[in-house]
Amino acid sequence: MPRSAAQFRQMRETSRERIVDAALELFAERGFAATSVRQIAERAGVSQGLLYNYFNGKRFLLRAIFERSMDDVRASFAAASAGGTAVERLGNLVRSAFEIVDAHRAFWRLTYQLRMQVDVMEVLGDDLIDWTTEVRRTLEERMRELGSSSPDIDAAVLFATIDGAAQHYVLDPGGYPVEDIVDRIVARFGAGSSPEKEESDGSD
Amino acid sequence: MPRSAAQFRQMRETSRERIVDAALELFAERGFAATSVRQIAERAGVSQGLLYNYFNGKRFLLRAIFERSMDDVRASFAAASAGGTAVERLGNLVRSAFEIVDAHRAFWRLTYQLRMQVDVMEVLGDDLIDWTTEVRRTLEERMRELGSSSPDIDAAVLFATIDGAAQHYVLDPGGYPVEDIVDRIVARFGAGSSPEKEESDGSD
Amino acid sequence: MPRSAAQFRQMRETSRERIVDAALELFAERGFAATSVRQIAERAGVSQGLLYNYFNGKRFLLRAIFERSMDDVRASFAAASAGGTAVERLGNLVRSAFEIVDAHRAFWRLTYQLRMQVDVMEVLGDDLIDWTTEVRRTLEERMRELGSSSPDIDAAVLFATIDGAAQHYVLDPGGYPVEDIVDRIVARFGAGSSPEKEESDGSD
Amino acid sequence: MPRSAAQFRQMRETSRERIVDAALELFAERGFAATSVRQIAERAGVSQGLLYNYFNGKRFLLRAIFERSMDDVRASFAAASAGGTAVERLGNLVRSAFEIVDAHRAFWRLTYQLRMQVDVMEVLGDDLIDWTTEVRRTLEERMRELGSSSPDIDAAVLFATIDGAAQHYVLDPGGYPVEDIVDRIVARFGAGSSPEKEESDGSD
DNA sequence: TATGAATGAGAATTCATTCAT
DNA sequence: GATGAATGAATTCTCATTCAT
Repeated sequence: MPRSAAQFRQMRETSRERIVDAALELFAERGFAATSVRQIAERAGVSQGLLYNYFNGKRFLLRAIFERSMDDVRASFAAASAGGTAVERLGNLVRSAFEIVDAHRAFWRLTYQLRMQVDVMEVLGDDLIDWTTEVRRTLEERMRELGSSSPDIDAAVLFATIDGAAQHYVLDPGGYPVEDIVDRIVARFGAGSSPEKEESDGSD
Repeated sequence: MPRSAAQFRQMRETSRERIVDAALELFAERGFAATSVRQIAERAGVSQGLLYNYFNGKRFLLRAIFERSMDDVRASFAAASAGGTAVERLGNLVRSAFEIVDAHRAFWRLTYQLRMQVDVMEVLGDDLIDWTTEVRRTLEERMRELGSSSPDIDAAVLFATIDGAAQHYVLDPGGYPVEDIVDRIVARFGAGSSPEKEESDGSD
Repeated sequence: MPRSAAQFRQMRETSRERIVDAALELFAERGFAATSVRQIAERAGVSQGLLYNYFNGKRFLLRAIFERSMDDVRASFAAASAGGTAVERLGNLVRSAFEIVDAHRAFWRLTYQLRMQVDVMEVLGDDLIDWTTEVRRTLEERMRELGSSSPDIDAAVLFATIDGAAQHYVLDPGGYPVEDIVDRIVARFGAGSSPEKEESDGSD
Repeated sequence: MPRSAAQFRQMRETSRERIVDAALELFAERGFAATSVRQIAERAGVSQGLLYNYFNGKRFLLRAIFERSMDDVRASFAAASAGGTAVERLGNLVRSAFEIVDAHRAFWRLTYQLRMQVDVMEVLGDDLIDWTTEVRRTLEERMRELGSSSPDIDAAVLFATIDGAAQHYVLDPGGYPVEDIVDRIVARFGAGSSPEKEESDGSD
């Protein structure tokens, strides 16, 4: 009698998972093109052949990585929207960004590489792009709540800040003063925003 | 019959230049590992063999790219430090960042990919790292001038902002509202920095 | 609970049969080497593993195909020898050749490929060769009956004709005018045959 | 100074030729799918890599083989049309068929395999098909000259004969009595063709 | 009997690099 | 200085076959 369907499913899932994990690590460390299927199989502890039982090649492995991680990212991001005052909501948002990066460091390391490579981006679906759009929209909403006179530009700047900080964090997780940075970002972007109004005497 | 020494030097320069240009473009577009020497030679309009007359291989080509571009970048950056008031100096700095990106778009696209790949970074010298350190120091200086109560953190946030914005600009040069973004960055970071005291007199 | 022996035998037969059928079809269509075991199992609707319960590998599957089909072919061919006059017997023979091809189209398609490949022919037994020899002998007998002055050469030519026509029929079953062809072959080979005597007494 | 263009062309031609020769031999012996690129390179005495400088893969190698051989075949065939009486012309045609086979044994061995494999035939152009059509037309013409009452059927039978005989010759070049066979074919097909009318008005 | 996950050897193909001229 | 043919190692991928259940 053959193994039960459940047993087979279990085996499949385990192997698949190991492969995706290994691939993500290696892609993040050395880059997608520089990582060989052999290396992936080796790190996953399976044969090269098996890898092709699950994925139709390296490109599809990349897709699998993105699908899996994006689901997680989306969920984490959605959870961050709750909160009390506008400033608190901003704080939650910024903090959650770092938490997301923390939970998916390799994924982001990989993303930051790949988003610069047009042809690779085409392989990926629109998941990442869609999510980015959503983030921008959310940030704009926050800035509007905070009374920004040009919430789109403010959102773009805030997005740049978060994006840049996340990368610096990824590049040096140990030394990065996340808490201080978060506070400072909130301080800089939570304060009044309309250059004309607000700071009557302003910065000039 | 024999060409003059000057002629030879000229030929060398031309060929070398074309090769470096082609390599930079391709590396930026598709990534370092995904670009073949053949493609580079083809785009440069030279034979593959010739490439090895000038460079000891792909890796050295990468080094050459960085050396050439970093010189330029350093020069541009140094020129930005001049200016009048502290806020103006900040504005110059931020503006110059976008100018540098504009002048070296492919280089930055490449840099943003590679800085995530530890092993490749080792091939490059410390040029990039040194320059980054210098930028951070300069930013900290600006923030101190502007009366920041914690200039190191403020500098880190500002650096993140510039870094992030530069990437967004690289990714979508046409649609990015550089001017507005610059103004807004200056507005956000040029204003008083101690959250408690607001901008009563400045930074302390 | 346990299935009866008869049931088991029945299952075996069914599965075996399906596998051989699938293999024959695929080998004929794409060639032996170009067909993968996976494809065979898929078309047969069984697992790859099962295939190895019945056959010790691809090569043995090929053997099984030949054994099965050759039995049939031999039987059909033997039945064709009956008949009335010499010309009628010739007609029966030629006609039966097309009938055999009709009943085993895939098998012949495969045979025509493989007989050109020395190494594969070694895998097969001498079944095919023996049968060919028998056919040649039978044809020679017919030609002798018909008064050929050199029945061996006439048999060789007739064999070539039948062999060639059978292939053309296999290649284009729909458009091939089998009946007309048979009649014409009989007309051409049923007539007097001795070159010296020419058709002194005509073609009958 | 680089090698001269002529030198390069010479090198290219030599290597290409060796590769095509080796491939043809191996494909003919073992079949297209069963022959590995490694084997081809080995027999040609070049590296595997070089093979890909000249051909975009095995399939294109096959194309090259067909293009080269078909040219030759066409030329040989065209030369056979000359001659005196209708019967002599028939004899020339049949004889030339064996000569063509003789000069391109491996090619025909390969062709006889591949024409049974639909998918491979698609890779090849229409060269072979076109040539076959032409041959059929020529044969029909000969049969018409010879007074056949149904030259299309007679041509089909004659074509089958030649095709079959050519294969038998390819399969056993040493033992095949080509001359006798040719004579006999001419005897069988050169004689009067209308069964009803006998050769009353004959072949003129 | 039957399954399908798993493997290792080998297939096709690409690529950085060398070299004779 | 420049060419491009040539190579060998490595890469992606396929496949016949095994095996635990």
